Amino acid sequence: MFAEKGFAATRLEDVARRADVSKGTIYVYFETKEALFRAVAREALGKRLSRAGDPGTQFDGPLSEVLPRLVSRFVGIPAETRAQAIVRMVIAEAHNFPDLARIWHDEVAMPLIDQIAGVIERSQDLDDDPSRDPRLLAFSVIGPLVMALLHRATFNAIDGFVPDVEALAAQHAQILLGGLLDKHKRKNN
Amino acid sequence: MFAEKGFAATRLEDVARRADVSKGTIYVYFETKEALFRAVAREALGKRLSRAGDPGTQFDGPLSEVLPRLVSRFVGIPAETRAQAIVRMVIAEAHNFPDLARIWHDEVAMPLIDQIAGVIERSQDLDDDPSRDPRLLAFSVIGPLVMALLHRATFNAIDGFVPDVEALAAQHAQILLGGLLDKHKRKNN
Amino acid sequence: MFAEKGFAATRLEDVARRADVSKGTIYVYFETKEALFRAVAREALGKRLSRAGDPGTQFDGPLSEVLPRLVSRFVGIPAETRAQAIVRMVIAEAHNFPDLARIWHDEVAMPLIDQIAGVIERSQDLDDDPSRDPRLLAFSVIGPLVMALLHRATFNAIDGFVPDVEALAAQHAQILLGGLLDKHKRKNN
Amino acid sequence: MFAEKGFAATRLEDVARRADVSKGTIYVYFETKEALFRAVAREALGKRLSRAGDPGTQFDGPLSEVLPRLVSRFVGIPAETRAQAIVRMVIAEAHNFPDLARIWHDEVAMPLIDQIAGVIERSQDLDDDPSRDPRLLAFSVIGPLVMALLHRATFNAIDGFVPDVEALAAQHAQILLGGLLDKHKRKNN
DNA sequence: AATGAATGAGTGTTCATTCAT
DNA sequence: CATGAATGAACACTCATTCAT
Repeated sequence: MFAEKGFAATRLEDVARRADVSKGTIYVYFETKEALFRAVAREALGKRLSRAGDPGTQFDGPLSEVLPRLVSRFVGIPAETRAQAIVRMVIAEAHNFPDLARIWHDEVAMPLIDQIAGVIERSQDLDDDPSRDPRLLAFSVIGPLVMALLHRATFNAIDGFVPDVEALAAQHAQILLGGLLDKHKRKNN
Repeated sequence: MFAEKGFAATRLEDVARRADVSKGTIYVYFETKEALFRAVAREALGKRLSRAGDPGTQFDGPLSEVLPRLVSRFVGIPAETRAQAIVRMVIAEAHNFPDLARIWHDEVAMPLIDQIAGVIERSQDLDDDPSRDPRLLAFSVIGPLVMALLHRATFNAIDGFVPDVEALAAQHAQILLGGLLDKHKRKNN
Repeated sequence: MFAEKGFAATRLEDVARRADVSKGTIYVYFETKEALFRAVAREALGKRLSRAGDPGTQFDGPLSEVLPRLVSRFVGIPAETRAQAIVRMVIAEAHNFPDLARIWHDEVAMPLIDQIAGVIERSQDLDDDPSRDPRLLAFSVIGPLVMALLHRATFNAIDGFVPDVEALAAQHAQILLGGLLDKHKRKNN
Repeated sequence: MFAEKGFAATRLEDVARRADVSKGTIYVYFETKEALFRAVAREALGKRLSRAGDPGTQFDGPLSEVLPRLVSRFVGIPAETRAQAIVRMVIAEAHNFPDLARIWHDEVAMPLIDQIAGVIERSQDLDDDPSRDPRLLAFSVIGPLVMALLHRATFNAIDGFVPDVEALAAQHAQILLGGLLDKHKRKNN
């Protein structure tokens, strides 16, 4: 509910009703509404951690194999509305809860970015252009999918354009491969 | 303030203080807090409209010239914190204010996406791969920049990684160009 | 704890913790918080009864011997913080618990006052001034000591003046003796 | 109401009703219930200050004239229930509000005690017994009247013995005079 | 038009009380 | 008998909203 309506707009009474307990029961387990929110946010986040912090090794290999696998990780996610909502919640409440922003930054966003940057860097068949910032490369890789995810989350309730994330992943991976291997191939030519 | 703290967490008393008027004065001009929010959101959004709805013609030309120009439009934006905050606000409140989502979708998001899709489609030197969805191409083009924008907006308050949007724009445009012109070039080879 | 913090400010959870039982256990023995309070107050009060209701006979004798003994009964009391706190509790809660006020009045306050009044009345060497109310005499006798007791109880927690009750008792008894035997002595002169 | 029912047992809704304002109005003027209580306690106390802190000069003169005047100051007080209730409140809440105890100690209790001690000390016709603590003398002087005041306040609600404070003041002053001037007179004899 | 004092419905929080185990 | 998890009525406190001036 926090993810759906935001922290302030979520009433504990509704939370209690949805949890099928009384309002008082919440306070048996959480000191304040904020404490509950932090716990929820942390837990929701924790479930993401496992995926975001995946050992990069399983992604090592030629870029042409690794890249599609990287982007396709986002394909399954939009199916579960939960993840969309959590990302939205973090974006919405980051300013009001800087410590949560910190955790999300340190334990979700940056690990994900660095993992992708690492995978690409380790990829052997890539021409090493030292001018390229590997972290910005990560933005190039997952940015479109993140944007699509947020597009869905934002316009969920209304009738509008719904990007086909699977198609996007395939198409984007292909373009990226072309771009990243571009010079390399031309060199070989 | 709505953009910074969200609708619910923004108190009219604070708004009044910042506007150097009394709380009562707000009600001289706006029926309710929600009416004020809608007005603010619409106006903030309206300022974006002009740019987003730009006639695509000025972007026509060879992709190698047009693409860098498209992505570089995002370079100036993060400088003004306002735009970041507005995007964040829309994402945060879209669920609670579907009509705003509607407006943002119809008058900002889709025009921007379609404009970019159009520019690319009209680009002569692109090999026409009919399997490619032009709208998804737009995601590929601006997704990384949108993601960088949101990264900044979200982790604004904390000390963390700050993507260099200008470098990202340049680098991403180059990669995209490579990818999009890939087959074409090889054909020419 | 009731004596320290008052009825309303005392939480049963704290009582339970201090008694090393669970909150629920209290309700095995007492119907309500009020019932517990009454029981506690009655018992604390009961322990005082024995002394307050002492047969006055043991105090009979010449006033010069009896008076110091009467006031010195208060000397030992302030040592035990409990008694101070109980008096404070009665004063604090008398309004909210009239029945406790009743009991305290009938079984503690008045017996004590009447005992002292009786002792003084029976004292042979006192000139019988019929205009003197014996009960008011009791106030004259123990008032200063009661005040000292309450002074201690009230300003217990802060760093302030602490009356030396023993010195007060001795000094006050001496003054009273002078005053009560005044005419008598002058007569004898 | 705080004086009558204590801090915790006083509901702001009742306070509001008695003040003929809404609950919210209280919060226009006071941050919290505690702030309201402190303000009330301070003000109630402030009204006493003028009397307690009276310049002692007006009481200077022969003890036989000054003493009756000192004790008779308490005669008027019990008539107004307010003062009784305030003293009761202080005794009841001193533990929960140490800072109020501090103020009451510094600005009411001790000034009163020291004033009386000073008056007696300055009194010329008193034999100077250096062994006597002047502050304890103050207890001897006003203790009975304080006790009578509290007796009334405590057993206000029930039907019991009501000390005649006026008679007590007269009688106690007379006894004290006898006791304090005792040796002196005998010397002169 | 602008104010700011007053409002009261709404919400977070407390805590005496219950009861299945 | 003892527990502690659960309760919900009660209460402190907030804040959008009103309105006389």
